[in-house]
Amino acid sequence: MSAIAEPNRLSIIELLRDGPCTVGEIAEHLRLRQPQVSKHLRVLCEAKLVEVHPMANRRIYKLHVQGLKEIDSWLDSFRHLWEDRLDQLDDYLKELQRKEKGE
Amino acid sequence: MSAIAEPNRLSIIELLRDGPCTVGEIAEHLRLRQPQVSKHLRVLCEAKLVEVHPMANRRIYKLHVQGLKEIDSWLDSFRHLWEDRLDQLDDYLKELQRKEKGE
DNA sequence: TTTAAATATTCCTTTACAGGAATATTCTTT
DNA sequence: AAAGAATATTCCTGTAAAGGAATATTTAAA
Repeated sequence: MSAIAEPNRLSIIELLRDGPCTVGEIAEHLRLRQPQVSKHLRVLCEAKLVEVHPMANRRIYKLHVQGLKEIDSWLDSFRHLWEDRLDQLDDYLKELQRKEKGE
Repeated sequence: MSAIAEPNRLSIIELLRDGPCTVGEIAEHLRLRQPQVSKHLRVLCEAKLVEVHPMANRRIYKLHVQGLKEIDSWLDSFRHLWEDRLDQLDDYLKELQRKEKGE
C-alpha cells in the first residue's frame, strides 16, 4: 500500500491506466527526470502493481491487474459498511453502558 | 492515501472495521502505546478515514465511510482493466510500430 | 566496432515522519 | 476543590526514503 502513497507513483499508476508506457514517455508526461521515474517504477514493480515488458531498447511498463485486484478485495471487507445501513455507534454505546452497569 | 500506508494505521482501520473503539481499546488490541495511537488517529482523522465522537471522558473513533468510499471510487476507474479482457500491450506495440514507420 | 539512445544504478544530501518520554488537557469522581 | 482517568500534545532523536547528479548497462544504429 505504501507504494501508491507517494504522489508521483500515484500519478504513474493513473497515467498507466490509459495504457502502457515506456519510461521516457512517463518522464515526459509527468515532467519528472528519468532516473526518478526508474526508481519509482522499481518500487511499483516490487509491489506487484506494475509489470515490465522489455522491448528492444526500451522497457514498456503496464499495470499489473493482480495487484490492483488485491486492493479491491481488501476494500471488499469494508463494503458492508455503506451497503448495510447499520449504525455501529449506537450499538457500541449500548454495549458500553451494559459494561459500566456490570461493574 | 499515505494515511493507510503506515502499517499501524492500517491495523487501526482494520480493527475499526469490526466496530467503534476508544483510544485505550485500540492501544490495547494493537499493543501500542497510547500517545502513538492518538497521533495515528489524528492523521486518520485529517485524512477523513476516521471520525471522533467525544463521549464524556473518552473519545470513540469509528470509520468514516465517506473516505473509504472515495478510495473505492478511485478504484472504479481501474475496474475495466480486469472486466474487459482487452490486451493493452498488443495495442501499444502496434501503435509503436506505426509511429516508427512514420519517422 | 564505435557511437548514440534508453534505462538502471549508485552515491550523496536533505527532509519527513514514526517512536519514546514527558507533559498538558479535559472530564469524572470523591 | 482535589485526585485520578482518558486522551492529546510537545520535544527530541533516529531512520527511511525521495530527489539530484553522475555513472553504468544494454541495445540499436551507423
